[in-house]
Amino acid sequence: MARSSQTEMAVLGGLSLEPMTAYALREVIRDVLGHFWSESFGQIYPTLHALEEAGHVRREGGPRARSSVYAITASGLARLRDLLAEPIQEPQPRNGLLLRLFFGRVLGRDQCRALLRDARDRARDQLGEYEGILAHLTATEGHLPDFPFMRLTLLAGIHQCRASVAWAEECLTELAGDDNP
Amino acid sequence: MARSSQTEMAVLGGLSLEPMTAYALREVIRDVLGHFWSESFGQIYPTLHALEEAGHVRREGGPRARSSVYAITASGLARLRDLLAEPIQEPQPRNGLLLRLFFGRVLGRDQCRALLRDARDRARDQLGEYEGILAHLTATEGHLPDFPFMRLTLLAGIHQCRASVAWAEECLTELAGDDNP
DNA sequence: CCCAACATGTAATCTGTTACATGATTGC
DNA sequence: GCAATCATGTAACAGATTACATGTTGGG
Repeated sequence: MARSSQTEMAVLGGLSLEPMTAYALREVIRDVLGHFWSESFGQIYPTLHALEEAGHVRREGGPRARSSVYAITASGLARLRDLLAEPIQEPQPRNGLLLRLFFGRVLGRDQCRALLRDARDRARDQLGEYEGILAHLTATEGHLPDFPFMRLTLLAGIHQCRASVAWAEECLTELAGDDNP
Repeated sequence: MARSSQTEMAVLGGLSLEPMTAYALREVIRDVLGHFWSESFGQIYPTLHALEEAGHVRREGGPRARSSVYAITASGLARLRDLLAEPIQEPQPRNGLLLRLFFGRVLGRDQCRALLRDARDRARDQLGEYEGILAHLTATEGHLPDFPFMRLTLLAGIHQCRASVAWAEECLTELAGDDNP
């Protein structure tokens, strides 16, 4: 039915927050889930059509209206519960930074250090961003029933960023010295 | 030429460690790079053929031998250096655990706690594994020129695992209480 | 009136995985 | 002799991205 149960999960999940248009759903997935999830544009529309056909979402405003709002149905909520309970599919790891560092002898110490400094700086920036979002969300939406769960995902980002910074610092200390000593 | 420059990088990188057969290369990618990189079987052979045609690897033992050992050439090493210096392609994030937790209100607190305990335990196991590999590698290959760089990737795993454990613990503390309070 | 943002969709393509297919070597 | 491992490859498929294609609405 839907392209993949993964996309289905994200789409139904988004609509479980509140009914919205396909366009708004895409923005929610990009802007709200974006730190740990992504769906490409071309997946969302076909998945919504499939979900509508299966009765898991209801299209409000009719097909001839300029924009249609999708809402999750009772069967859609049940489907979402099933999907969320499915075993987690870990994506194959593909960490370009670690691949480059692993072959650091070929790349050279200087370039490795540059990569590490860059990674550290980006992690630091991201950390600030997460902390800002967390503060903002706590102030504006701290009362919502979904908030405690959204908070967990932000905490994850914060912990991972702190670890990245600490790791990069440690590596930079260890990697001191010349390319050709 | 090669399926993707990413695969090319991993293949040339593997051969930069030492010449080996395609089969051995696959095992190195799976067992040594496995914690941060993956290549599927079906990519390695075509990429090797393309690299051979381009003169970046040399096939030793001839095409009619039962098994052929591939070695990286001077142009291959140059190509690897170029690839390693290319900007890092970050994969689209797809963290199934965080997606499930984000929709934790639908999934239920109990199941969220189960997911977190599981994640914590797996991170702990992995941490032990990384520490074991690091100790072993330090003892047996600590003198190799590639060792300091390999070490960095293990340190990354160790830091990330510790962060995951701490995060999961924090979440479990926060997520105490009943599903329907 | 024009531009940015809203809105919906399709088709081609790329990338990567899995399943299939085959055969040699080596230790038990 | 037989099973496991070493070894090499291809083809079909699945999943996802990108580019294309089109039209509306609202503000400056």
